[in-house]
Amino acid sequence: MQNVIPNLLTWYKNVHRKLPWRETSNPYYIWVSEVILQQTRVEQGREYYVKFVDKFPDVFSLARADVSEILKIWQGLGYYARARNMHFAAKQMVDLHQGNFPNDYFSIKNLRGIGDYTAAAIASFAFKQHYPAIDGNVKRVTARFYGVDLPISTPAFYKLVEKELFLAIKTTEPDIFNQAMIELGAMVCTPVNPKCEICPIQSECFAFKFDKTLELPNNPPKKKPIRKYLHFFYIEVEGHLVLQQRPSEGIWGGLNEFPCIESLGVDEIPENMMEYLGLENGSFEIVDNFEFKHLLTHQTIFAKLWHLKVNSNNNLTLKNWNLIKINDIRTFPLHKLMVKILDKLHL
DNA sequence: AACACGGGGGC
DNA sequence: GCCCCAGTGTT
Repeated sequence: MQNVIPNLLTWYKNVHRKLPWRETSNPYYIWVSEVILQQTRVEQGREYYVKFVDKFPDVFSLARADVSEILKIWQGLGYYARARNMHFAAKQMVDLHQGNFPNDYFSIKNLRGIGDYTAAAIASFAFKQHYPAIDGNVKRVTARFYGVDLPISTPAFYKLVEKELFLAIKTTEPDIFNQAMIELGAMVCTPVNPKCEICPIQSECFAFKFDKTLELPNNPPKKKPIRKYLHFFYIEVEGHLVLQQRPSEGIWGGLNEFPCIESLGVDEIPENMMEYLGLENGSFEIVDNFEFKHLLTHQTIFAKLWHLKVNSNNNLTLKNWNLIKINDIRTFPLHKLMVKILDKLHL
């Protein structure tokens, strides 16, 4: 790699995208951007970054916020544990570092929600430390460049790539090198149809030389999404509705939704509905219902919405629920499936 | 080592 | 449809 590193860095300096978080060396802003960009495309995360640093401009403002405020900013971005973990990490920084951002790789990696990649990114971008930031882009570039055929998700692959990149980054500007590798993977060495003709490190690339860009990286096929059947209950009571907050663990952790029951099929009204909601015979009427499909990476959700009108909420037996004004519902952090329901209901 | 965890965009 | 994205934490 050593021979082509100058080409790589020159290429990056000439053609890289201008992005908001590239204008700063403030570790807090870099951290926010890196967490937002975990498993998230730049164009999807861009506006979220602007909103986030506007609302929470420093460690202290984030540490003293409520999780719900952070989730509201995070709404729609997915992987909501990231928001909760950032809140925890901000409090760690207040408690352990007087609110300062730790300035070495291992202290950074000890913060909640920061793993190998993010620690290396912050340590190199903000503090010029020589740690390779190994994300999906860099794994792909490296697998092709060195001809690493090990399955991309294995520890053996990671260790080999890490070893090579440590040798490479040692002798150069670590921040520019990491940015350049990531940018190369995002813009040139793409998963399909890589633009080898404009690649600055083509001359020493194994995959280009042996025409193996289609075979590398070695990425075993993924599992099919599981199917799930969810029933949501829009419970209307005298101009108000029932909103329930999900537990902090699991999917959509900490977000709000209509009370929900999972069933084995979507066609019938769930047998345990009245028991779950705490409704009695004759105390409610079903005024509407509709079905729709919602796609996630790991789940295909067949959802059904039941619109109920009840005369009183005296007997509701749910956990973590609130009776709220209909007009207030969009002020709560909501997941996308819930937003989809509200849109269909014109709420 | 395998899984859980969202949502979206490119082809 | 399928791929996979500036990954991390848990089991």
